[in-house]
Amino acid sequence: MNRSEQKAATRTKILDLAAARLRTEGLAGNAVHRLMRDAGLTHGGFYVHFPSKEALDVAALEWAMENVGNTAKHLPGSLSRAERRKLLAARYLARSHRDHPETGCPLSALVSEVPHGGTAFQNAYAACVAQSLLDRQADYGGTPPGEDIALLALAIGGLALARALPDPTTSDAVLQACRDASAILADAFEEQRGEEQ
Amino acid sequence: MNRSEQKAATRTKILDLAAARLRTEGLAGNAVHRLMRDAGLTHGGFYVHFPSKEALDVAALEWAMENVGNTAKHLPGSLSRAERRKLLAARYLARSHRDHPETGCPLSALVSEVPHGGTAFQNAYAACVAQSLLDRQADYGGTPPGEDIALLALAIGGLALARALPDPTTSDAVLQACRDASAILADAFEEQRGEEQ
DNA sequence: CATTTGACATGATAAATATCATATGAAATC
DNA sequence: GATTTCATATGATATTTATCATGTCAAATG
Repeated sequence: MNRSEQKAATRTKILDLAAARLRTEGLAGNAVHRLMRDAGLTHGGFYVHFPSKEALDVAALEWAMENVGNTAKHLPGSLSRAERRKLLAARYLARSHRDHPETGCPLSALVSEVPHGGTAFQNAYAACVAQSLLDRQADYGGTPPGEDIALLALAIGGLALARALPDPTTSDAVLQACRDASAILADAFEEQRGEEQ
Repeated sequence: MNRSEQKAATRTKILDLAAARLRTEGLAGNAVHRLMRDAGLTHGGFYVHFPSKEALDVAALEWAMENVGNTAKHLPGSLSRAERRKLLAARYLARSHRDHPETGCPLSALVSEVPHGGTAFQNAYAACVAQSLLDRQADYGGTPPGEDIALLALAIGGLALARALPDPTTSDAVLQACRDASAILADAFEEQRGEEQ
């Protein structure tokens, strides 16, 4: 492994850790000293890879977004729009997703913390939201974007709320209620469109 | 003003500030030194009023919750359930609410940060959610709680998402989309109930 | 009026924070 | 093989953090 490969590997190791911490502990989770120590390095070397803490936050957010499993991209292609939306909601609002923020969608893990980040971080988050909406609309051009916006807000809100509730029964009920509501909405959107024509 | 009144007044001044900061800057916003300085006091006196930082977080959350304006409690009484729900969503997902987190609902301001708080804070948050659901169901007994859970999650998610987006146009679109979806859901819930009978 | 109490201030401690100057040692280059 | 480069380490600085021991002064109490 030559030097640039080595550097890239180290950077990746840092980013993997940082992206996980960002989702489990938020912006405060990525203290430089602790992050580097737990990556098997020392704090001084940090600035070889990132010019500042905020640059790390941005990079970790983008890294997290690129590495979420189960995104809208990995879906069977032969679904009706409503079925596709229901499936997305079911996956997003799943217990397995709730219980593993470290590998999950950063949008829900960070929603209410975004306003406390710097401008660069806010812009990066906004770009992730835009990308997520684009992915959701794939191959169904012409749909009013408000429909997917609302479904995304419900998914993000439902997952974040479920994670905020320590009682498992209540938390499960939140996931269930939001999956149900997503299905109702997905159908209602189609009906609405039918009436308009 | 005697001594206990004076103490209570000071405590209230601290709590007012802390409750506002908690909503605008999150858990990290209430550094003891800065909080006390900005309340016109010095840091040492803090422990006369609160045993610890986390006790403050809990007290500030409860204080914030008690002092939100425009809650479900302040609504005209003669509304159908669906109309009531639409009105609640319209108020919650309003630009004025988005633009003033310092006086707004702490549930949306803190959703994604709750898991980073201590156990006491998480429990306090859960109690606030439960209370909020109770308020929403007032006088319409017998409704499946899932309906209000979903509407609350959509409201929280929509408002938090709108606050996370720096572009005003996009942010407005999120609020609009979530208000619309809330209205559709509120009507769909009634229809659904009609069919069941 | 003397004494006590208690709300708040002063100042200290210990830990954690971001950042950077400099050192080191191994890989890359000549 | 000598020299340069650069990824990482060491160690330092300045700031911020929560917490507490102790001091002070005004109000309450006898």
